[in-house]
Amino acid sequence: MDKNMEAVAPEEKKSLNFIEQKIEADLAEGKNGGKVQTRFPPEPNGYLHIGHAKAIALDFGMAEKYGGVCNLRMDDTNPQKEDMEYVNAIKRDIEWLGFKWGNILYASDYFQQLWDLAVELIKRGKAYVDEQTAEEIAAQKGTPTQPGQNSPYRDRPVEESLKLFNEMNSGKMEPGKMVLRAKIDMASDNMHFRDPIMYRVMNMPHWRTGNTWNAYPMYDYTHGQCDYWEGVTHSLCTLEFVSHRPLYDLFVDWAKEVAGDDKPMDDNRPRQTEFNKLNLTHILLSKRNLLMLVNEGVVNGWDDPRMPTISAFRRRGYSPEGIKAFIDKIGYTKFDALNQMSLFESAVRDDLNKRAQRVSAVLNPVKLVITNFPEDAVETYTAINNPENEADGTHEIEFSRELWIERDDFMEDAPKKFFRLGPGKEVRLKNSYIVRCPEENCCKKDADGNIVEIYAELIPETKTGEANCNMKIKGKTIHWVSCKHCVEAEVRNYDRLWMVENPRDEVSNYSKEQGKNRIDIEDMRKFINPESLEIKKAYVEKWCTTKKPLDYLQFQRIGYYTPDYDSTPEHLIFNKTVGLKDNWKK
RNA sequence: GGAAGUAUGGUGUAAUGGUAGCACAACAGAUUUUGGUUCUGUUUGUCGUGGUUCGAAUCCACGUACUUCUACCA
Repeated sequence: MDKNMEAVAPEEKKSLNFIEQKIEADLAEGKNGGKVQTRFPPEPNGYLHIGHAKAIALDFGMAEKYGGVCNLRMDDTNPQKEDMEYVNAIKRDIEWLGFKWGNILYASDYFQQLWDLAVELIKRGKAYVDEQTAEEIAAQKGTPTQPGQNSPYRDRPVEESLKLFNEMNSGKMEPGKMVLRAKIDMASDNMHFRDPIMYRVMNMPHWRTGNTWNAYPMYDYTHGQCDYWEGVTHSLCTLEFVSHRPLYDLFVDWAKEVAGDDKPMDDNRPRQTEFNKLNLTHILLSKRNLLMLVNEGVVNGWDDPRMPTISAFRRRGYSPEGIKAFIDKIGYTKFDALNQMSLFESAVRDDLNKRAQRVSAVLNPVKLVITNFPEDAVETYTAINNPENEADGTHEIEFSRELWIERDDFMEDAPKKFFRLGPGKEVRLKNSYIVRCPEENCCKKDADGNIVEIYAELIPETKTGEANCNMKIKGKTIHWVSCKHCVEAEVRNYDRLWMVENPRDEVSNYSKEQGKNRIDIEDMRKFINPESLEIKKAYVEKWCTTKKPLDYLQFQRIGYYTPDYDSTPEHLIFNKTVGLKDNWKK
């Protein structure tokens, strides 16, 4: 009678990560009215990459899990770097990953509010206009181990600051001439508290607000207040912002005070929580360095399948589900981890195995002649599209006397554990006959000794359902395409772009050794794999011409592939997503 | 010389004072008309030294190592 109880699988308990624990604790305490709201705040100055995907999965994931919204908020406080083009790319990438935002907002929506708050802070003696140069301010700032010094302008009259602040935005003030700073503590251990800059003069139109503003707010002065005004409860960001948190909290406190928010200081406010950035072996995520790869033509654009951008991953044939499964596996902690590419690939393969339709493609062809099959005969077989998913159906393939098989599937002098073709050896041709090579004269060679043709005889009645179909042989099953019925295709095989495990550190260390203070393209070339792209001609079965870009395919026994954007039925192009796991060693 | 954060097998991550578990990787075997998938098994770990406790990966102290912080970037 206990058997029934055992049969019920226990609900798999997944432990909560530290952020989920914190959210649940906040919820239990009734903070922010028991609500969860998040935001994903990209700066629209470049393409999203796999590191952003980790943040996206958390920001949107937490809102979804706890019944709140996640807004998409463009962090557009620096008109010098940002552009509309990126906004669209960012939206497309998030949608492709399968997330939905509540509203699309912009930091620039808050420019007026931020300005008004700044004016009020000046009036309250919490901010002042500093007329020193950037160099002077930097020199005064001190170092982490030495306190800074107060600016001579720190205690200037409120009216003076107010007047100058207005001039900063007039369009007539020379950029760099003056800045608005918060009056906090020049001796603080936290460098961000040493009178941080709130506003700088740029005299530059903003792609959204036009010529309305000439002075623009800084990130630190912007982020917390936007979160607060928007109703964000949990502001999730990466670990390098830990030391910004006290400043984030301070500006939120000030905004609450000025707003006359009578809720207690520790309630009705956003809380910043930091998690570890994604870091993967053999990839590099620095935006500046990726830009260099594009500009120097090391790769063919931001969505070159060797790039770590979301758009490149899409083009390469990784699935959103596979990417998300990987992110789920690595988790969110406070440890500066370096994740292995093998974990990513295993997550992707696991997903693709369920989705990809199986086709035959021969990448390194050599001709196999079935000597006892008539010249002009053709047989048609039914091939299963995906053994992992019966609903995917079947398609037809054709067989004839001359076939292309992989060069690797034949060896004259084979090691003991080689279970493919060779003198006197038998293999199963996938979906077709078992064939046997003769002991003697099993292949023809050219003058240089290269094999140009292999000969084999089919063994009758060995096809599916026939009398000898269950015949046991030592050989494996190999794939093939019929010479007369296949089509030619361009195949782009990608290998890792970086030859070292941790290009982030290796490139930067090398650059320093060269006495440079900035990484340049030559530093990077030192570690770039010169053979990261291999373009080759291949023979694929005809059914492949029906496949659309980004369809998930498996070239049987080789790997996962997807048609490129530029692929057409007349000129097929396939990108390699990832190889199949290969357990065969010599 | 300061401050903040972090430390669990090769890698990543659980265990929230009470049996150190999971995944990837590696290795071995079974199944297989993909050397894929699936299944089974094996190997490998709490940074160090003290302390508190019946009991410590977990709490405390002191070390050590790594990360971050000195942009008019975000």
